[in-house]
Amino acid sequence: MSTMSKTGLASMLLGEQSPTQVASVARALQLIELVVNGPTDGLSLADIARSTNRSKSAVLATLRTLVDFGYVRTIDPGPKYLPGMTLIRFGDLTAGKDPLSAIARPILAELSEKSGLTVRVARNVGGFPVFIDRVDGPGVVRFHTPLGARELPHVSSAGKAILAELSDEQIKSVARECGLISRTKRTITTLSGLQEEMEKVRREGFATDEEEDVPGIFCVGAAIFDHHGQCIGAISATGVRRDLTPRQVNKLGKLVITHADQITKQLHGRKSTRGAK
Amino acid sequence: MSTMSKTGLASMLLGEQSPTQVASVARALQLIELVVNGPTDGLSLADIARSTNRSKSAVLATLRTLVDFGYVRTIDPGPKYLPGMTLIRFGDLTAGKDPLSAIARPILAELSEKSGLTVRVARNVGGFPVFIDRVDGPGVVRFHTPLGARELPHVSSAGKAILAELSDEQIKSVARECGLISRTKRTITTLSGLQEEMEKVRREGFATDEEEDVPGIFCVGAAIFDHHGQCIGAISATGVRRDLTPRQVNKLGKLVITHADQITKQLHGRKSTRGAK
DNA sequence: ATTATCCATTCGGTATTGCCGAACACCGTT
DNA sequence: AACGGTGTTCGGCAATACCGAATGGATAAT
Repeated sequence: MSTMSKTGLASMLLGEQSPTQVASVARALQLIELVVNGPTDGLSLADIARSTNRSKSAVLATLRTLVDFGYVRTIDPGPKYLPGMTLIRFGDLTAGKDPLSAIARPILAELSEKSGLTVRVARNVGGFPVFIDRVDGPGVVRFHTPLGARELPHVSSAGKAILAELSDEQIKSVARECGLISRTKRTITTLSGLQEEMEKVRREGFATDEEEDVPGIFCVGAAIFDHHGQCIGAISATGVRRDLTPRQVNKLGKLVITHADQITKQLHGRKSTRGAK
Repeated sequence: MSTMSKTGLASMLLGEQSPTQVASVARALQLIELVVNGPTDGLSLADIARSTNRSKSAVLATLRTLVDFGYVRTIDPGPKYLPGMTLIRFGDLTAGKDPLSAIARPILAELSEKSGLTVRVARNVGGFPVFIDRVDGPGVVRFHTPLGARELPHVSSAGKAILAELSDEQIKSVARECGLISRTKRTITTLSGLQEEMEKVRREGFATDEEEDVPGIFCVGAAIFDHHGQCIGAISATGVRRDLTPRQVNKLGKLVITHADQITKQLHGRKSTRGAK
């Protein structure tokens, strides 16, 4: 242990990694993450070398590679390192290539216009919702609605819409995995509460989030299906909480369902009776 | 030469790379590009190994790393490799973190609503426009408007709006770099023609693209400035070509200028008298 | 059925290369 | 003028990223 090699130690500090990764690539990707999450005015080479416990020369070589490919860009003087245009390009390309968001986009725009709300589409990733596209509503209020991140399933309407299509077994499994973390006073934090809610979602055909994730914010969501009847995602409409009557909620729910069904139809999908694997 | 090592050969085939890059990282990034530009239903390991002239084992190790970080995702059976959610996440984060697009976003939405057109904002990258955000118009017609890519400066209204703020020397340099490639019959392909057009842009305060990039499509753009009076980008509105009277074009131009100026103002910028470095 | 052909995956062994550390040059401050 | 802070270049060693062969599984063709 006393004669442990430097890089051996470095790879240990990197945390456990699955079999046969490429260490230098992993380091490079962590470096991208660092820059993306860095301050708006960028990070210096020394900053990065320090916070990654690597030599400046090694970090510089990696950074140069990333800059050449556009994942990172530099601003002078400094130079300071900022996220590059390739990230925007590939992000846009990835969303555009995904059949789900490609088809959903104009339908989201339509729903946003009709409802005046911010509308998003999520993909079902192992029972968790991952939003892949968004159309902001015209309102003055702006939401912090990141794309591409795995969101909590039990506090978002899109998440609930997806969950409601899973088997009881799968719901339990997802609930265990996310821990039913509490976000507000209205968050559902028990498995029995969640299963009750799922019953309601199945009855109504749409899911709601009434200030269960963020105080003052509500959402309404509905599921999307593929040609096997599998739930592959959901859309949701988000707005600031107003005193909606049950009647109004119902109306909005029906509107969201209509648009979700349009997407399902264009995907040549069909709504399944749930429970089927 | 007869005893040239394998990896030595591989790195030669990779094309010349700038001083002290990290070869394995470069290979990984090329791999991302391959997957992003790949078919909608994904690439197999064998596909990738073949088209990169690498061993399957090496490619597999790299892919595993990329999958772990979410840059690539797999679908079974196959497994086939597709672009991952991290690309969407970091693309969205990068655009959201950039002060230009963060400030521009609501103003773009407003302009889109008022004009009924698709509206975009570009950053000035060495005289070339790189679009970093977009708000689609409500129209049925959808444009192919990729983000994050360096676009041609002489065929887009945003590009012209940026060019018009450069010195004659810089304009000549950019023109040489892009070669004034012809895209349609109306494309400006001569330096003198471009400089004449720049005069017009400066007189009017906005730039136009009347079917110079894509037949049937027109754009109107205006520049954005930082606190040094430097042009850091531009916005543009794009629509299908209608028979606009000069009067209507002028009205749309004024509208675009107004919104560009709003962005400049919120950036604490000031419009420069051009020519200043 | 049985072969044949594709695929993904595992595993050593080797030399490539990615890494470090030291030395340099370059600002700003002190 | 001497410092602490940059970014940068350059050897040299050892870790490691790579290849190729071998395995097992799946599907298609005989």
